[in-house]
Amino acid sequence: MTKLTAAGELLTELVLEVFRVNGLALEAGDALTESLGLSSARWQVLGVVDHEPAPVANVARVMGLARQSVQQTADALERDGFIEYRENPHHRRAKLIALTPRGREALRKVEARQATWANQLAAGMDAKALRSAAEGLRQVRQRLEEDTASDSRAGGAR
Amino acid sequence: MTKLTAAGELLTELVLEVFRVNGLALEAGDALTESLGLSSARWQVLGVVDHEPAPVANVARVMGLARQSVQQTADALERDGFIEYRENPHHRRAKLIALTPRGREALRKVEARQATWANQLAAGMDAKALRSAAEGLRQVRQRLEEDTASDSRAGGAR
DNA sequence: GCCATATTGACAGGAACCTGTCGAATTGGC
DNA sequence: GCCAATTCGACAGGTTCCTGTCAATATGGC
Repeated sequence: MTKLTAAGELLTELVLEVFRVNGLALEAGDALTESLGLSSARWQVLGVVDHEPAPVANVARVMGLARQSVQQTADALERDGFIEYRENPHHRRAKLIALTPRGREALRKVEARQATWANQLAAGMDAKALRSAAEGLRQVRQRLEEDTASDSRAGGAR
Repeated sequence: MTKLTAAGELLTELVLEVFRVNGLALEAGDALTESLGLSSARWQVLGVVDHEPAPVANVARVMGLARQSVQQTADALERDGFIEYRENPHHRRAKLIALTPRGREALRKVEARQATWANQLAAGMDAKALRSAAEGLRQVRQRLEEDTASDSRAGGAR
């Protein structure tokens, strides 16, 4: 029977903590966006195309999601008038996601709310703890990214 | 326009990092469990009832999920023979989720794989960084839990 | 013991992610 | 310039989460 080493135990605990914080943060994001007709997922898409319009596939790569997941979210955003699809000079088929005035306004409001929320929450916290937590997570993420990359090269964990 | 303070900026970055690691960890969990007919969600349910059988609603509270999410997962686990519903001496309606021999065997195999995975991944990492990351996340989680608790008392962010 | 209240599983339906497959458009080797 | 390989959006279908509603069951005040 394979047993966890001390370091393995630490990593396992860290991942469980990540799951809990992820759930709570998503919940907070949905609460922040709900009354504007958005959600955490929609907000993220708007944020990516704020700087400049981009096709669905590009947004998906930036977000680390499947192309089709972003496609669905973007189609919903278009139906609700937050974005529009523009002609792409470099690609006839891959239209660009661009914010409408309504989308831009909603994004600005969400960002203001998020700033208030983050400032309040962070006010009572130790800056050093926040910094080192982010640093540790970056380390974990790099290892995970190498890991999944080598998996896909080798054909998975079967 | 509300702007992010330095601490707010740190918290925001940390949360974004949590999202990325969460996605990668879920992916790794699914890869670990897939060939056994499980998934990250199913694994978690089996893990909770391993120590002792419990009704769906209890499992949901422990996992921080909605009752009905666990209900669906548990029903699927029963269909596939990993768990069975047992009579509950304390409650006629709330039957107990209990591992079948097949479920117990699958859980043991997943845990062995997870140990190998975590040990390998943690081997190259700084133990102090892992510890302080977990500690920082615990701090964030506590603040988030207070926050959502006060939200529900006050009636949300509308 | 009785009855309002809370909790439970069943059922219905929606959101956000996934995968696989398809034809159209683009790109790169030659 | 041609043609194979890649990338793109459309479409179909599945999983895991959510919410809301209902009837059955417990629970607690009195």
